[in-house]
Amino acid sequence: MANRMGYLSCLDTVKPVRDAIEVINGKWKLPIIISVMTGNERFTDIQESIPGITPKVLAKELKDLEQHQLIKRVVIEDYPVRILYKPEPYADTLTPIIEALKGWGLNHRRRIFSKA
Amino acid sequence: MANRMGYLSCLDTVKPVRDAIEVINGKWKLPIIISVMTGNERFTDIQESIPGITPKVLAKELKDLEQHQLIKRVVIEDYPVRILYKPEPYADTLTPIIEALKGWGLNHRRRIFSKA
DNA sequence: TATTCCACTTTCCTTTTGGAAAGCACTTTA
DNA sequence: TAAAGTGCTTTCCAAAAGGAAAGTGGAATA
Repeated sequence: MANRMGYLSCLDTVKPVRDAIEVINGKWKLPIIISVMTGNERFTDIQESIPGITPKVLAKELKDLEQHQLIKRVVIEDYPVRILYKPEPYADTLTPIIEALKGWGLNHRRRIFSKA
Repeated sequence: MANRMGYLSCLDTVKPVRDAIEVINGKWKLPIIISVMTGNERFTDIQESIPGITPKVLAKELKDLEQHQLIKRVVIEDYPVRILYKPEPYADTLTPIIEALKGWGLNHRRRIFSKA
């Protein structure tokens, strides 16, 4: 028997959107990328620029982002050793997503307050 | 003593982005919105249009999306009763986000395959 | 010498998310 | 009459995400 297949296929959009979500999932990845792209380079600075993030979460997310080649961890052999996080060029490709989310978030907040 | 405040503030961007993420968080919300906006109206059709989603998760996410006024649940008093999910106009405002994610996801997949 | 800074790690715990499977009340279809 | 469809809910459970707090080892600072 053939499939029912009564539904409309939306896989052309759903699949790539899911691929993107897999990379930038969670509460923290985009905030971290934004912070690093803004110019924060050191662990403590990144941490302090993002309210509420704990060092454990930050360390884990930084590793994830490095694996996806969105940031790189640079070790400066000095006394003492310094560690810097820099955005990779690939991180720039996320700018349209970040801008779209920022615009939507600003509008959403206005919408919520105008109701209340 | 004054704060260290050595970091660069990125809150102007981080805060609205976080507001947006809070609404569309998780693996499923955007796929469901895409499916409903494509024209899938019935529970089973939405479920079948999104590979891997279970009825439990779909039911819960539909409720969340209804609360955020992104979709509405319409009860048609027929014999038998039919239930339809329709996009609210507010869902349209997510289109730029969806398009940005779709474009990035397509490019990301090409990038991954060209390396391998 | 004591404190602070830096970049984390470790432990413990709670919450959230997700998945598999079954069930249910009803209706339609074969 | 039996099977299948509809729109879910329920139960059980595993994995992932997230948070609080403390610790660590070296180096710089007061």
